[in-house]
Amino acid sequence: MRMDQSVEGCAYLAVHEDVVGKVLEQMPPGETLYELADLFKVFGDATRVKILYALFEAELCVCDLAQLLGLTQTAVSHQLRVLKGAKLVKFRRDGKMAFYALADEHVRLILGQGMAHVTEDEARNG
Amino acid sequence: MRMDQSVEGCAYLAVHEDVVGKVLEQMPPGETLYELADLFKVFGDATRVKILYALFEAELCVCDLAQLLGLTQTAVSHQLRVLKGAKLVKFRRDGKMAFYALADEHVRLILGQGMAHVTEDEARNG
DNA sequence: TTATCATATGAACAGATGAACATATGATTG
DNA sequence: CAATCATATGTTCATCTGTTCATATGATAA
Repeated sequence: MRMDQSVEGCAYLAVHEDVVGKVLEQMPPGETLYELADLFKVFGDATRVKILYALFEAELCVCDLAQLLGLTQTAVSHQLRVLKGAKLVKFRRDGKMAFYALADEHVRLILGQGMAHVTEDEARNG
Repeated sequence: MRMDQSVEGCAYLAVHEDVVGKVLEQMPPGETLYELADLFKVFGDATRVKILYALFEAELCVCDLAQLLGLTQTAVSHQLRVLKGAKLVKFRRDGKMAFYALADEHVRLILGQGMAHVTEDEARNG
């Protein structure tokens, strides 16, 4: 059976009102979804991912990171600021230098899950 | 006086050559890191996060998604293409309609970890 | 103090990106 | 067949983003 075809969308929706309602109930609030997207946005840059993976093993200063990754000090500093803003890294100051490290286990877990997804795709498709 | 912004770097590196070496050994290849960043980039958009969370509960057609999230059909379709390209959603066609669902458990796990990070921050900071 | 080092910041430019509009494709119905 | 529906795609455009250059800040050493 078919419902009215309003200008607002397809006729199918009405048939699945229950499913749609259930989905709406389970959806996190819009603001939370924005924050979640902002978090992943921080992971979504090769330079920042490199920095995070470099910090997987040990804390490093800005200059070490720059040399290690073949980046300028400025670029690293800018990205560290972003990472710090997202609470993905913590830092301590020691004299002239600033040492950065991963903030917590979430960062490792998120990177690990992402890596699993990427490498599984590679294993499947060549 | 202009600072040296090349990768030549600070004097500190030599002191920690062992650490740097260890980090370099553990680093995934550059291409993998780019793929990882590209994966997270897909998660890093509010519209796509909304779509993924809507698909947490049930598979939905494009039109349902559009109405559910208050988006145009075009916008949803474009983003679904991106999600499909990253293998985050799978789809099946049924007549005129295309039903989309989350591709695998990785997607749920990544979203879950991200959500945990976001909500923990909120719990800590108000 | 001055000089130098490590890092951070501000401005500007190039490239990426998401949304809207119009249109195309592919399936179903009459 | 033509008409309609659900979805997909191409183009344009405004905005966002990352890098570089120039400079500032803050700490240390001479």
